[in-house]
Amino acid sequence: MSECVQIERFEQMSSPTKRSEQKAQTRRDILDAALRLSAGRGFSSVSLRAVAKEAGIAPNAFYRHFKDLDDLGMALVDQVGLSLRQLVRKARQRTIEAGEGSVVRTSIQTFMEFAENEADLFRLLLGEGAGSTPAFRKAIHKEVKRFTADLVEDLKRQAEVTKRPIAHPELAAEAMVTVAFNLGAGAIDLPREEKLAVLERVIQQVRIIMRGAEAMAAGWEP
Amino acid sequence: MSECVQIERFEQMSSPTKRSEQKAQTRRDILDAALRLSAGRGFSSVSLRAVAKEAGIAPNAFYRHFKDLDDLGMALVDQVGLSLRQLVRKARQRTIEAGEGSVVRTSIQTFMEFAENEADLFRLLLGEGAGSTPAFRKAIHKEVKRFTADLVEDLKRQAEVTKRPIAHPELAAEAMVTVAFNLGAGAIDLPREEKLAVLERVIQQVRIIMRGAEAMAAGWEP
DNA sequence: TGTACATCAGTGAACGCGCGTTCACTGATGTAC
DNA sequence: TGTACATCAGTGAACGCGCGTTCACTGATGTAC
Repeated sequence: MSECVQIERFEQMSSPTKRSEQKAQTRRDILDAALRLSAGRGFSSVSLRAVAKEAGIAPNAFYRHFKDLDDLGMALVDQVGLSLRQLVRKARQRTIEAGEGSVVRTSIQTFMEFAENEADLFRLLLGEGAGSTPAFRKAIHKEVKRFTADLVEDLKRQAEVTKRPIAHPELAAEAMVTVAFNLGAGAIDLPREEKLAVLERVIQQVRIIMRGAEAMAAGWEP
Repeated sequence: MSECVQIERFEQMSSPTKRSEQKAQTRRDILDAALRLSAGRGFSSVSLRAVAKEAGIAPNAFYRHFKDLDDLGMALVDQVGLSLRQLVRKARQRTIEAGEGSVVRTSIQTFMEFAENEADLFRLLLGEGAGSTPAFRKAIHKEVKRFTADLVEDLKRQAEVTKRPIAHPELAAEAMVTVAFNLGAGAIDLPREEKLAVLERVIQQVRIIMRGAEAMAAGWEP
């Protein structure tokens, strides 16, 4: 991702020099600074000058480490994604090997813990609300909630009509809306055929959720 | 949402004047302009001056209609959310009344159609990738996909171990990750107890998905 | 209806500010002999 | 080991630019008499 490859190559050949160590440290300083600043209003609203100031270097020294802000963003996402995946993977493995406890619960718990403890990292990985005001984000959230409330009513009505009761209609609805919104979002920029493929996938996923809620209401277990 | 309430009050009392009509038109011009500009790099990267230019007014005339950019954002989300909900609500009602076809399919289909035809509106409502570069968004997407791939492997392994086969492990995994990421994101800024409540909800939702995939594999139907 | 005054949506110029990026530079570190 | 030269991470000053916001204003529209 970064442009500066020469040093790394050199490091492979001989032991790292004092200079290259110093450079690597500054690079880490920049990444940390960017992460800290992203916590506020998202990575996309972070400026090169602000990062440089936070990292304790002159603005133009930034270019010794990254091509531009986008390049820095890539490196940051790489780093964060790796940490999260390693963390959850380990936790799942531990549960499986121990042979006790729910893998699902452990995974989500670890995931949520990561989200809690490393909120900056997590928010960055989501890219959610990047650059938007809290108030603006809240407004969006409210709309989605309204949308979900509508779906809940529909689910309940449908259950009565078809005599197929469903468990946790609110939770099921929320899951359906979340899946639809997010995968739908990713489909926006795809060509027509791929968009149809996404549509089919989302339908199938919502059916899975529906079936699960019905199975629970019926007391079915595998 | 808007600050300018006097005119609306006046309109209630007597017929709208030429002036208030003109003002309402300019307001609509501003909203349209903001929407058009949001299509590019998200609403949060839109500037007041750019909106004014696009709307064909002087920058400072903006203040006759909105307090600031946030105020404009609120009005925009209001408008967009309303359209989407009305659209899907109608489509669902039509299906229910007709008594034929899947409500789920119709809802999602309508939803996806909206996302396709009104991509600008939809993107704005999501707030997704607001202000971030396409490349940056793509990088984030890639990380999420990797994360999902890990989960798929775990699901398959678990199915073998427990002798509980699951249908569509890829789809189920994607749905689970989507739910976890998004509701987890919303939980970040909540106080501790509420965060725990969200954790329980997400666990329950993932269990619904799990049960649904298992029920499908077992050929169970309500 | 006609006139005199009030309202107020929109204007044009100006402000100070932080931005990304450039340039020639410095001086510690590293390399070759 | 000691010296002479090369490298290059980081500096400080400067640039032009678009930003949000302010101010005093204009002139069409609306209101009161």
